[in-house]
Amino acid sequence: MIDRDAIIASAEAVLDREGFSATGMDRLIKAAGVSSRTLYKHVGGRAGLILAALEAREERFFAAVRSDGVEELFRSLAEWVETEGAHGCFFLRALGEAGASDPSIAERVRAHKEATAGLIEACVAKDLGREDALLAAQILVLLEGATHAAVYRGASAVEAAGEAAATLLEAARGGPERAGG
Amino acid sequence: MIDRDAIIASAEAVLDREGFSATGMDRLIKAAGVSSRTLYKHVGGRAGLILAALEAREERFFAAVRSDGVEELFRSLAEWVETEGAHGCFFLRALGEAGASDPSIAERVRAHKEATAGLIEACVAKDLGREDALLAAQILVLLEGATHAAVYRGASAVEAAGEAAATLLEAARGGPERAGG
DNA sequence: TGAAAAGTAAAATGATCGTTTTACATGCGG
DNA sequence: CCGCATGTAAAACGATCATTTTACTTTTCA
Repeated sequence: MIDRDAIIASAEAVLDREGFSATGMDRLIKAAGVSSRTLYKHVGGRAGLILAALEAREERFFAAVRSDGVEELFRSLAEWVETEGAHGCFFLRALGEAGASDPSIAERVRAHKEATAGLIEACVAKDLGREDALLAAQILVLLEGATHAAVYRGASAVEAAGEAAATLLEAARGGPERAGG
Repeated sequence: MIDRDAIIASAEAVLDREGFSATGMDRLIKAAGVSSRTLYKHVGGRAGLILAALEAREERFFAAVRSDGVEELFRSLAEWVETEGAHGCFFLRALGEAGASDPSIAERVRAHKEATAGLIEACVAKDLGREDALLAAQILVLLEGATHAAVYRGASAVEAAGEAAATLLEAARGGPERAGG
């Protein structure tokens, strides 16, 4: 009995490394190590495989990053980048390369970005002892920037993002004196 | 006499709006409003057209953003996003969708990211009265993050990035007391 | 004015790609 | 041990796509 999850996991890896539109079915079939007949029987087709790969990535990513603080979040992201490499946000790439023709992909991406925003809000709340939507929005930009700057600057971009986040956090702690009272 | 620049400008717009791999030659030909024969005579082929579109974007982008300060930079970026929309970095998308098979595209992208880093260093130096490579690296992450978060959060992501940059700048001004100094 | 240059429309070409089908092998439960 | 689930290998199919070519018209300018 062939493992559907293994097919999907290999697709997730290849799509991330080589891109969505650049990767044909024959490449995904070869990577899965099964016949085309079997792969189509298990995932339906290209659209189903991509959607399943997005779901697999969602699970794997949220299992890998920590949500118990902003510093911890960026440290775990740096580790992710070092082991997985950086090719830009898997979900935004899916949206741009395959999401135009497939609304269910667009919906997956939207859900991922919403979940990510929630993760960051939780980290900020943990560190600050209160919610801070504006700071969370800024740190979301840092996370998104780290993900994409890491494509050409590697893990050091994630480190820079983590340091920036620490500075913003410090300012938010000591700094209602800066604006508005 | 048909304007080569007009062909390229229309390609830049369509590729940005609809993506590289999702956009076929017939779409680019229709957008240019010329015959396929004429377009091929002017730009050589798909690879030449994409490369020319990248060059056009480089020129247009650096003409649109200000380099006389970090706040000015993010304000002009917000205006860009409001008039042009946000689809992620045009260059990183080109790299992911067309750069694997074309080294000259990869080189263009590298040059763009280098120029962007220089732009940010200049803004930081102007505001700070001195160079600060670490701060510039953090603001680069903010710029990259603004570009990509704007895909799903619009111009407000750029505003958040600008505010974060201002906080980092303030900390860098008042803050050698924070570490090491 | 007349010929070369430059343009259009549309068919043809050849390659690639997602998907299906054909023909056959294997292993497992009743 | 029969029969069906499940698998492989590979050909076939139809669609799409980049590019070229054919046939013809318009523009330009010496």
